[in-house]
Parts: sequence; structure tokens; C-alpha cells
Amino acid sequence: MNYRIMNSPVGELVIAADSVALRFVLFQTGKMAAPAKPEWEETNGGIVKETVRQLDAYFARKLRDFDLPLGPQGTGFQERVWQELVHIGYGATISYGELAKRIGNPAASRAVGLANGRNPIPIVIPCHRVIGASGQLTGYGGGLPIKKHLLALESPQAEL
Amino acid sequence: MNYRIMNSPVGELVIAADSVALRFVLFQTGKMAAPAKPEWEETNGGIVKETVRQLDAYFARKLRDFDLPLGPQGTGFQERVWQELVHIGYGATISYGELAKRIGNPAASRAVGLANGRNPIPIVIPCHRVIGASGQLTGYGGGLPIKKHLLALESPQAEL
DNA sequence: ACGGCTATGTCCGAAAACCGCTAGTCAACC
DNA sequence: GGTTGACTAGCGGTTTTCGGACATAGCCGT
Repeated sequence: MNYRIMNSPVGELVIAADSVALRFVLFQTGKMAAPAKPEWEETNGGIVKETVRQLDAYFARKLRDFDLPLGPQGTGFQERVWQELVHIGYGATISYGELAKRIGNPAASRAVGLANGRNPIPIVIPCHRVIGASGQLTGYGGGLPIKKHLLALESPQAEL
Repeated sequence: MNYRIMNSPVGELVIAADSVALRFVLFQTGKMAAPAKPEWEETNGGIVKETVRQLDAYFARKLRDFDLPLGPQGTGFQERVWQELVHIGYGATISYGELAKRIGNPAASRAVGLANGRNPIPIVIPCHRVIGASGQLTGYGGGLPIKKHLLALESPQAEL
């Protein structure tokens, strides 16, 4: 597993990948904050490098859709949820219940919230585009301010 | 991980090792029966080959002490137990309580039984040489008949 | 002798708690 | 009478916790 630390408008990010796919994007703030694991090796090539490039472009509003090999690992349910997240378009938002419907388990909205919170590749897998049915931003691993910032970034007319 | 299936007086055995050490000896009978895992590769060289050679000699009563790199993997407690097992001499038997004493935890005789039962390398790591304090053969992963057979094999005057 | 108690480490199953939810109810307001 | 807000009871997957079961043995009382 290789990784690199990058700076971004939402704070430092740790980008980690192996030779097959992108595996983690880690915030250094909020309750999900996690450092790179000691056994990982620092790198500046391959998938990590490409991810950093696309993230920079994304934050500069020059890129709307990521094109990267994604390899998140979780339970069957979680992977189904994450898979579905990828299909939410740039700037769009849906509710947890709506997402639950889309994966064919309409009653699992709460479980969707959980799975959402364990997304190992935030930003690239856009878990920030899922909000409460009432339109409220209910939670985010890196902290609500970051969720708000990302949604503003994707909103055409909003200032940063 | 490489493996090979061999025949023996106690039934088929699966011998598995990697480039570092012997990892498993699996019975095909009894409640611990387990097949080789699909991802393992069949081989007839290296540590596996040498193990088969020594086991054949052991069953022919031509070898009393194995000389192989052993790499059993378990919890700290379990590995301490298995380590101690190796020091029980050919043909000797001790009780679970005695073994517990030897690893410095005299009250853990029962836990020793458990750890004993999870020995991934039976025969080579001689868990069959541990018996009840009253002299009874109380249990064995491959089935009690095999335990009995092994002890008879190691007994100088016994028939097979 | 025999039966009941206890201590010991690990695994496994069941049960409960935890939540980044939501639809429904009810009361308090303009 | 809508509209809003607080409160409630269900919902479902994961994680955590807890209680047994065991390849035992010694101690203590009958």
C-alpha cells in the first residue's frame, strides 16, 4: 500500500492506494481522522499521483467526474451503497431514504447512513451528496463544515 | 503457500508450508478435518518435501525427533503452549496441568487443553503427548483412535 | 470414591446497543 | 387551516458485549 499527504481547501488529506485501485482518502480532522498506517510506504506515483491530480482539479472546479479505479472494501451491503453513491451526479443531492430505495431496500435508510459514514474514499465517492429527507445536512465523517464546503463547491453560483 | 497430500497409517494428511516454515498438517478425518485451501498451490519441493520425508521416517519408527522450521500462528498464549509442546520427548507424556505449570500459569490447565486442540501442526508438534492427569486420553483433533495410535507407535514394546 | 466448586484463554452464537433516518402524530402558532 | 417544530416509534446493518462451551485439575466437603 502506498500513500501521500496532500493539502486541500478542506485540510490535509492522506491518499492511499495499491497497484490495483484507490483504497483510502483520509481526513486529518473530524471524528474519522486517521493517520497513514506505519506499514504503508510513501510514494508519488501511480494511482496515488493521478488521484492527487484529479483532486486538485476538482477543488479548482476544473473537474466534475473522477475517473479512477476504486477499490473500497466492506460488507456486501456497504459496497452496494458505495457503488450507488458513484452514480449521483456532480452537484446533485438525494436523501438517505432515496438511496435506500435505489439499492432495493427502501426501509434501510438508517443502515444506509451507517454505510455512508464508513465510506473509505470520501470526496471521490461522493457521500457528501446524501442529506436528510428534510434537506438538512445531518452528519459527515470529516465534520459538517467540510460537507457544507463540498456542496458549495459543486453549486454553480455559490461563493467559496 | 504450498501443499501436498500424503498417505500415512493415520489416514491422508495435507502438509502445507510457505518458503519460511511449515504451517499446517491437516487430518482428513475427525472434527478438525479440513481440506487444502483453493488458493494454495500443489508442490513437491522445499519444506513440504522435507516434511513428508521426515513423517514417513517417523511412521517407520526410524526418526524420533523432527528437524523442521516451524511457523504456527496463534495468540501469544497459544504459541507459548505450542513452543512448550516441542520440548516433550519422544514417547513421553505429561498432563495438561503439568504443561500449564511449565508455561508459568498453573491454573490454566483447561486453557492449555483448548490451545492444544488448535495446534495447526499436529504430530510434528506433539500435542498427542498431553493426556489427562488421571492418565486418560481425553480428546484429539483427528479423533482419539489416532492419538492412541501415535502413542503406541512411540512406545518401544507396543505392536501396531 | 464421588460430586460440586473454581480458575483459565479463546471462540462462537445470541442479544443488545448504536446510529449521518423517516414517516407519523400532536400541539402551538400565525 | 396550513405550517412548523418537538417527539415517537419503527426501520436495518454493524459493532460491541456477554454468556456459554471446552481435549483440566485441584480443593473441599460428604
